[in-house]
Amino acid sequence: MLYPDVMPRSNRPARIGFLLTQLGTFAAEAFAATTRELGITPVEAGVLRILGRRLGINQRELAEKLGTAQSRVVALIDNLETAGYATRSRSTVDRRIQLLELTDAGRTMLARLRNAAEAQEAEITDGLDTGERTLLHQLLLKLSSARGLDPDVHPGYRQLSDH
Amino acid sequence: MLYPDVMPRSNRPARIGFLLTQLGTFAAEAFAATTRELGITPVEAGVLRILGRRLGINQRELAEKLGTAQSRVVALIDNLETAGYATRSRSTVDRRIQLLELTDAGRTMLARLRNAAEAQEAEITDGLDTGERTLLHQLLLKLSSARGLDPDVHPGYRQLSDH
DNA sequence: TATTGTTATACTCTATAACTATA
DNA sequence: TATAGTTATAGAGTATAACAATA
Repeated sequence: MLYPDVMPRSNRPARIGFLLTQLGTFAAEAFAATTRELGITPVEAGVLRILGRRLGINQRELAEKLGTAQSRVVALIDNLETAGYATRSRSTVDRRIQLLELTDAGRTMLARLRNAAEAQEAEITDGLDTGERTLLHQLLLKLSSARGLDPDVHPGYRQLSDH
Repeated sequence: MLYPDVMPRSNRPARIGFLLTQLGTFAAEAFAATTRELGITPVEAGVLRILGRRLGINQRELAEKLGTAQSRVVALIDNLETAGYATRSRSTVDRRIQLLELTDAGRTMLARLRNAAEAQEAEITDGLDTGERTLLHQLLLKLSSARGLDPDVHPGYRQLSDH
């Protein structure tokens, strides 16, 4: 055991789980500030990313990927369509299906988001030197892959209170 | 620049910010599952932790520490009081102030939460060897302290955004 | 009858503002 | 007049269920 009973619990250093939650929230908030400046929400940014990677996805598939209800996807796509970033089009093969695509403006926004997120890396890892950053990156990648987490859609979308 | 334009953006490895958000969500979810089993929410667990460390804190101070409105603290303490984990008592010095304390049951719950969270460390860091865990722990501590994050305040299970 | 998408509705979480009781 | 706490209310976000169109 790392911290024997002799050491008061209140003085024990924060655990890895705690630190990951804390720093994850910090990173998420920083990203949210960025998307806010660009006029969209983090969730919408996530949808744009998925649309950019999976061409011709439909709303049911998107809902499944996000782990959310189809009714929520309706509202999400409504917003992105109104903003001019995405389009719906009925499949000619099966007219129940709405095929989703990015517009040119959507692709531009996606590129902006990626640039902003990349620029934010420095801010988030400020306080670490280059070697430490590389090391941290490798450890987090290892952990993420060991957990089987999907680099395409991350679990920030899942409803925590439902479990 | 780490990833030159030659490399397609879609193939670039996930950034540290993304990984922190992803793993932070995973850790928060695991913790939420634990608190659910114990019959409380992650936010309430966070309040118990603060009450356990700062004796005689009042509601305004707690609101400030949580970064939330005083009105929300009212509801939070209502629940913890009903559950028998915390008590309010008017200060005799200034009768506007409600002094908050843990009950014995509250301290017992706090101990249960700490044990459960400690047991969860292994689950969260599965895939890393002992040396890697120590290294990761140190890097995260350094980052958290560089960000000025409060080691007492767990961000709860707020919805984390996507990167 | 089953599936895709939509609408209607309700519930949870949270913040803002008005209010009370003390100072 | 200012402060600590409370209550009232509203808004955002999300889920469930009923419904429409299509298969």
